[in-house]
Amino acid sequence: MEASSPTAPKNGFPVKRLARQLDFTATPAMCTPLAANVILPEHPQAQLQSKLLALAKPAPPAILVSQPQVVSGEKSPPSRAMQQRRKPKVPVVMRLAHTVRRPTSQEVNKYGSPKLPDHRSIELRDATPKKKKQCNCKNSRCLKLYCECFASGTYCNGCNCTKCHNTSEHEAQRKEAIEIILERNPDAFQPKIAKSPIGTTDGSVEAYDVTIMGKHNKGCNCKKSGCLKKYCECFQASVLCSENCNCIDCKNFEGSKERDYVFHEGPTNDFRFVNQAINAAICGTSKFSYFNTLPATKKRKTEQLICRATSVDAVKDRIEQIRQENDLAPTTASFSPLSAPSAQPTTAMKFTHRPLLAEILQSEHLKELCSLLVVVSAEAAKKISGKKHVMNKGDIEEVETSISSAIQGSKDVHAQYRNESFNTSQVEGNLAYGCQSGEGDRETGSTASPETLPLMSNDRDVATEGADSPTGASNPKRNTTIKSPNREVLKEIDAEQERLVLKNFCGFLNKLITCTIIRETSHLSLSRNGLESQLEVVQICNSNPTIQTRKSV
DNA sequence: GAGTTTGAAACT
DNA sequence: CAGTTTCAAACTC
Repeated sequence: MEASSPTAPKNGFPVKRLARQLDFTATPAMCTPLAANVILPEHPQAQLQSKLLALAKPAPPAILVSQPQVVSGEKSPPSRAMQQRRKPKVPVVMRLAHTVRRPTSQEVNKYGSPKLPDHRSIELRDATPKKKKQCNCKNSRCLKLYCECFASGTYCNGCNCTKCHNTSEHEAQRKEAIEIILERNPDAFQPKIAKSPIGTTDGSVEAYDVTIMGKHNKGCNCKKSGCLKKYCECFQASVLCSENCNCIDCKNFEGSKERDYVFHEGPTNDFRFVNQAINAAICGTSKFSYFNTLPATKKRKTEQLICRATSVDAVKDRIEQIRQENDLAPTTASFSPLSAPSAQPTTAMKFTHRPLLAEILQSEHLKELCSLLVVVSAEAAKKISGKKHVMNKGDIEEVETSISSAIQGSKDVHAQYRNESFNTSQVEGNLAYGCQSGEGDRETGSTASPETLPLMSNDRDVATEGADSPTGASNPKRNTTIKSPNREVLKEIDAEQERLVLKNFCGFLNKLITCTIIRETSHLSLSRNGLESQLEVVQICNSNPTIQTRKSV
């Protein structure tokens, strides 16, 4: 534009009063100098704005006309020339001021890190950046709009750029570059985002709930990001895509599930999960469009993302199913793949996190199981002995003694568990032994882990132990020939015990599998209490031989 | 931290 | 003005 001004010797633009374009957050707060970088005193934001407004062209729409919701594929974007000249948009359907819940600092910053690790974290999305970005330009000499410092009207200061000319030492070159850019596009240094925070916040970085009326003046042209990544200038500026945009498969519109998913389902401490969710959101609905045009290699990648999205849905469905099956209150099991229970922020669950068996099966549970099996075994013995009426007193005492020894052994095992970290392999070893036992190879007891010895000893005590064991404690040497005159009875008892023990153990394993599935699908959204409640149910079932027998049969 | 992806800016 | 190239940030691994 050829607007004339005493202070605009060329291009109608005042020398040294330029700059600032890529700053999407042109809010009044931005008029104050930024901390880290030197803002050209000639180009404070307010001054720039007023100058630019005075200069030439009609300014960007100060009053933001409500825009229609932008739905992918439905918009017919104006030409770029129209965009640049900011012709009045067709006032279309009213798009009311949309509330953009800005993610908390824990939600949005790079990789979802709960902290704000660097300047990028504050960046343009925040209304009041407290730290200036530091560019990393290499080839542009920081004299093109690629450079964010240059574009925002600041000298590079403390940046990581090379061959930087965006300094006071190179003011002449800098000025020339600005003029060239303005010649090409007089709006080049105007704020890209026209917005006016309404009903906002204290301006702090932590306060993100800002009602934003605004849009990207030029609009974005995103093709692959779904406008849900910071590649997208609209998304980066926390505004919705508008009719100005030429984006493809846009998901940055009011009411977009994907957008809600990204913004509202947070918080999460797992940046990978955030990005996965975003990718899932992006790819989940774009597979029918742009996906088909992808090269094979990209297709594969995208396919994976789509699968992730599908998995997310499947998991959500499964969680809902489980919730219904278990009649779990949503409050305790509210599942949101992006949300972690606020009470347990540090244990934010991830889909990628597979629950360990040790997380499910606690030592108490094993203790309960051992006790249960011992009791079952004893009951079986008594039951058989009662039927036969042939077991003499010594035999009964023998059984009882072995039971008590088994219980004691079980206690020892759990004491051991309490004293050392629970080792999943131990449990799995025990379970493996259980399978072996079920197959009948009981003479290979030496392969059993020590934790299973109480149970093994129980069986063997009954079957093999005679009165030569005064204590009844587990003793490998007791595996001798049967001396009891009621050998057949003891064999029956042994068989019955084994049957019941295995039956209960099998039931336990089934419950464990169920719990694992539940835990795996909803592990982090289920509260620990909820999960324990389920385990308690399992235990209750297991501890009731009657129920257990009936169920297993 | 290196490599890749992305989309704006710049160029033809 | 459309297509291509360059660029640096964003992102992934």
